[in-house]
Amino acid sequence: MTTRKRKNSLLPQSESASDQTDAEPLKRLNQCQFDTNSVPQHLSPYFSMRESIRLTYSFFNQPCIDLAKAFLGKVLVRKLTDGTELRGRVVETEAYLGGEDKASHSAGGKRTERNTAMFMKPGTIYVYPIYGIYLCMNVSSQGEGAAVLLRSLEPLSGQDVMRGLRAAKRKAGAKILKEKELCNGPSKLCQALDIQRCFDRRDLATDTEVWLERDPEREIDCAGEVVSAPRIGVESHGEWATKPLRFYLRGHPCVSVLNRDAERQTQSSTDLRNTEMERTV
DNA sequence: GGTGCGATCGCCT
DNA sequence: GGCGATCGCACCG
Repeated sequence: MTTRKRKNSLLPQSESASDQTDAEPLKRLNQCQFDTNSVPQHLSPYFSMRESIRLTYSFFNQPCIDLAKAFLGKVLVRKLTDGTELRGRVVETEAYLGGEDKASHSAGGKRTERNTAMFMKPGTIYVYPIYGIYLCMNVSSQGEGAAVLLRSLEPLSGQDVMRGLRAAKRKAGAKILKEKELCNGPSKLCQALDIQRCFDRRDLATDTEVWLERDPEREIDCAGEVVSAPRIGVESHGEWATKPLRFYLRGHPCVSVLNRDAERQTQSSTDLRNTEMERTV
């Protein structure tokens, strides 16, 4: 495996993140979390900041592919009944377009009891069980039956609680999970954030137990750092299996499955800058 | 590290 | 009755 040094990137180096240094890139990213001390003293840090960074209907009301990319870098927050807030940055998503998208549960406009949430207003949560034992979480977008699957998060806070929730579903004596292993898969993130089946059809824009925030410290245009690759686990759906509808942050250690071919084909903004510099020098 | 396989049950045909 | 937008573990090199 080749290890490519990255320049000018706010993202960690996944390739070089060996086990013993695994927590380091995450720590560096965590230092970018917003600082309530920056809020003017006469305002309540909690309410003023929280209101301004929570994403509302207008964010979710965009075409599916746009929303899938827009999710990257945003922070999913889960508030437990005891008040504990679990937070994770979205680093990997997939777009399911509905209609002609044969890999979508809503392919052909098919509407069932299970997938009703996909047809509800943008921002509606669609939670469904898979393989009898797992759950996956989607969020509906613009477009009939279209939704975005949340595949991976970078844990930002509440990691110990997440580890406990994940361990509860594993064999006793299983190895302690590393931080990057807590939410690196669609069902893993549901376990780690205690996303339950009853969250189906709830509104991510207004719910009191789960919501999405932008990260004011990381309002960067990461379009050039997004890798587009075929979706996972849809191989049986012909041409739709090969369409690049999975999106992830290049080089991030919490991505569930890397696709080196797609990474080569999706040139990063760093590469583009370097190419541009080489051309002008 | 990469790969292969079994678990397990709700949903849909 | 068959299958699946997954995961964990054993095994191999």
